[in-house]
Amino acid sequence: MRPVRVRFAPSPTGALHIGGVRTALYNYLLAKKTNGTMILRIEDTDQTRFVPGAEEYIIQALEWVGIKTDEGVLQGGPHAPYRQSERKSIYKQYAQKLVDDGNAYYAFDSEEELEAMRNRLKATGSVHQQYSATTRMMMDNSLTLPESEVEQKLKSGVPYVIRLKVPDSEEIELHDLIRGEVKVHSSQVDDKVLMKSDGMPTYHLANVVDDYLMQVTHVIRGEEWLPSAPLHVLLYRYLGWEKQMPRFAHLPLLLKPDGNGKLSKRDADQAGFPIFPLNWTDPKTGELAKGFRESGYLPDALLNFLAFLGWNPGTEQELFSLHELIEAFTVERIGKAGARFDIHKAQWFNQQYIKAKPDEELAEYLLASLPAGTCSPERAAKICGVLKERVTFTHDFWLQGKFFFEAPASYDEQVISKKWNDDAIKVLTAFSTALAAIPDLTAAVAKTTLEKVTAELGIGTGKILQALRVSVTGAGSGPDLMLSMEILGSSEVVSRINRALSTIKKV
RNA sequence: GGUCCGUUCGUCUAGGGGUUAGGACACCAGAUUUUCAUUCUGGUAACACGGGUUCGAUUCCCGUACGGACUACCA
Repeated sequence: MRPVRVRFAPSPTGALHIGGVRTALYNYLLAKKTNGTMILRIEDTDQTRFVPGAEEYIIQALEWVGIKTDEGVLQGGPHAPYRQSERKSIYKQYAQKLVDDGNAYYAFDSEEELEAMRNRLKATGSVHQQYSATTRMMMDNSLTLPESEVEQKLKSGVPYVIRLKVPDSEEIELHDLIRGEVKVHSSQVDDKVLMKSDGMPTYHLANVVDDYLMQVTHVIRGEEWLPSAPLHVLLYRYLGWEKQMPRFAHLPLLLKPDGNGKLSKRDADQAGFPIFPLNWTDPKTGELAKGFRESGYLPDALLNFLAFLGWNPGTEQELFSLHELIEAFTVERIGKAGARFDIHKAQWFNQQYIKAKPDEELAEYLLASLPAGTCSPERAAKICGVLKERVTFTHDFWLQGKFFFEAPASYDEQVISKKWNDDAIKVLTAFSTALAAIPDLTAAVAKTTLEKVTAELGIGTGKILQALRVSVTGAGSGPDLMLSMEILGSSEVVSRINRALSTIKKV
């Protein structure tokens, strides 16, 4: 058995889509599980679609979620370069070999001629309008033109492409790790362009050549590649690499949350959830797309969620650390059907992960929302501790814990209209006075003090608790009030109560 | 249109010739929390349809429907 080598090979045409992250994750899991190698290769053969910053984005995104590559564009390796645009000459020689062996040919047809051919075929009611075994003899190529003319065109710099000569009647079979045997008749495969007129290879050629040269053992990629997989098989065969052909695993697609179709940025925007791991500003439009990170998701929660979209361990465990994921992962347990993207589940995972994280780590998220130096890490950790059971996103620590830093600017009107009465005012006044004598306030002391006050006044504690909360936090609900007061400190609580007492009108 | 791939609760899925078809999310209800959230308990809810094969099919086979991907000198 060859050592496992997998690759994640995105195109730098924009931000890395969440589906791409999942593909990278499955590759990574297999690599780690087998002590294999994960390669990051950049497929930038389409110069017209190149987007500046996209490669950097992909690298940062992978880093954020915690998918580490072993070899590739970042750290180099024995098969460098890992950017396909820098491997141009390599592809050229293999394309040449295919031509020399009679498995590929030069084609000189212009765009207009191709268009005309398609229209012609459409008009005659032909099912396929492809450049294929049935049409190639009607076109301008090295199969139809006399050798001298071909040579002359080549020499004089007439633009050309190299096309694969697909056999006209042959059953092409391939074994997919997820789907089993897949058979496609060669008549359904067209004479795909291998080398473009700009001298760059197309995906098909570059992909096969690189996977072979980089000794890739498993090609784990999206299902959208399944239809062209037979073409790739042909390429391996013609290049004489059939024995080294990697195993294929075509992943089910990530689908829109409602309705059908591939998950797209539009759907995410519409439903109001992120689709990119990190914030992404489109350099063309300047439009900002919010990332999972910036939306308050934890990377390990996102990965756990993603892992379960199309894969499951067969047990009832759902919470998996990355390490556990590696242990449990097998390609065999990847499902066949597309998975709808349900952001609710992602939120649930996030909540679980936040709850499980130590307060000190959580504190960093809170601190990030605060001006530097406003709050000690210890205090932030304490605040996160009282908040973490009730938080879904990392920014909720700030949203829900704001009152720890700012005295209420307004008071919940509903609570006031219902609970701000004479009894409440009596208790709060007495409680404030009592607290003033207790500089080191703890939750327990706050509780006994309050109980003492209410007992003396003969008023039920429960009746005024809401009023107390509103005077201290401004809100009608929130984390444990006694603990909150402990964190706030005695003098702050006293001043807030007094301020409420003087500001809020009696009902 | 053609080719290929797919189809178990609303969603992610387990299961697999004989099961009360299991779990999770979401949803609903109750309990806890003198708040809300959390938590706990319970509940609603699924084998797309039609033919075979079989003593028996949700499970195997075929077809239909539906969905998806692909059908570029994009990946």
